[in-house]
Amino acid sequence: MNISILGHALLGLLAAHELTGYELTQTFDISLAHVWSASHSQIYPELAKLQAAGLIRHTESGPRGSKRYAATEEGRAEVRRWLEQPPQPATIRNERLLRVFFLWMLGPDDARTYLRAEADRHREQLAEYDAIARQIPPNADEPMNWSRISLEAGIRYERAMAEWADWAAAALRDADDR
Amino acid sequence: MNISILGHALLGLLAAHELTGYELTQTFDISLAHVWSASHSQIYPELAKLQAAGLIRHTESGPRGSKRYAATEEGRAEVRRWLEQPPQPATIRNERLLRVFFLWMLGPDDARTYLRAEADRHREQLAEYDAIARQIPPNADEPMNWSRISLEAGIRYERAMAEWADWAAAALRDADDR
DNA sequence: TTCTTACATGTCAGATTAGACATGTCAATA
DNA sequence: TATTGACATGTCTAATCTGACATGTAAGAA
Repeated sequence: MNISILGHALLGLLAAHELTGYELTQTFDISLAHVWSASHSQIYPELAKLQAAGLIRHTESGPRGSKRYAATEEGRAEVRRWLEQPPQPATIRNERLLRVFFLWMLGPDDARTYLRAEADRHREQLAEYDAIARQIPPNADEPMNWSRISLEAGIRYERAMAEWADWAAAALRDADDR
Repeated sequence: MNISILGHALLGLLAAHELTGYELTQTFDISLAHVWSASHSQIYPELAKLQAAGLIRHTESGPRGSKRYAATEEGRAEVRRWLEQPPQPATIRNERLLRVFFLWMLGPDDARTYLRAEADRHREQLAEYDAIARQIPPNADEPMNWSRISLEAGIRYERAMAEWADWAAAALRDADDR
């Protein structure tokens, strides 16, 4: 019985609060959207697997057939085990950056347009993250503080990428002038 | 017939140079490793699909049964079409950052250890990118210049993430002191 | 009362992907 | 001459993942 990354994510969320499958789905759509994506069609079967493995347990049933789950002690131990072992080399898939390798196939004007659009997209995301950061109270609970720390990574990422895209567009203009 | 991102990547590479499946595999392992990953078991069937669609053509056969391919004019047009349309929202999967959401489950010392290891990993990657950047000649050809621009994104990303991890470890120490 | 919308859980088919399995060639070294 | 390692292309199975399909509930508005 080996647990996927999604399984560990569910376990980690259920270690902080008791949640339903629906609430977990929302968490992936909102808080975790910029680090891991999962749809309800993956989440429900994974919850069944985790329950069968004794890592989570069904605590209460609510309206509309909703089922609330909590991590068991074994489930928490599994998360800690995951956090303590070094991360495996991950497969990287960044379409937006991949495209940049092939921008030489467009004319300089179209390439610059692409880079400027990239800069804008990164700045928009940065603005969204900033807005979320401002909503987090200073004396939040432990899990919330760690979301703030993760969010800071997103903020710095978007800022760095917006600056990179600006730099690249400028570098292209300079090369074009010469 | 719709072309996957991998298909577009192969098309883009074959628009710059004629390459064999083996050479394409190496390109994904080395130059493209930090933006898109693909193994030979994906690449060979995808080449067959692209050839069937008339987007690449087989140019010459070499030793050991190697087959060299080039992008056709339709193939190049397909890459441009891809570059000109806005990127679809991508599914993000960042295990290393996902883990940070759950570091509250470790003690402060272990959490700090994780963040320091992250900072080290990012600095190691940064050093590798810097070494590659130093090897790129100043007057390289167009595709090479665009690899340099993409590489710069990697450099800035690793630098930003290393600084973030340092910041997070320090923030944790301060919180711990109080 | 009817309608709409959000809530809530599930399954299924098809595509993508990773990793193993399979086979054979060529060059250099021992 | 035998062996090793890099070169080179392919297939197959199992796991993961996306998007569609399916079904029903509860609350609030019209």
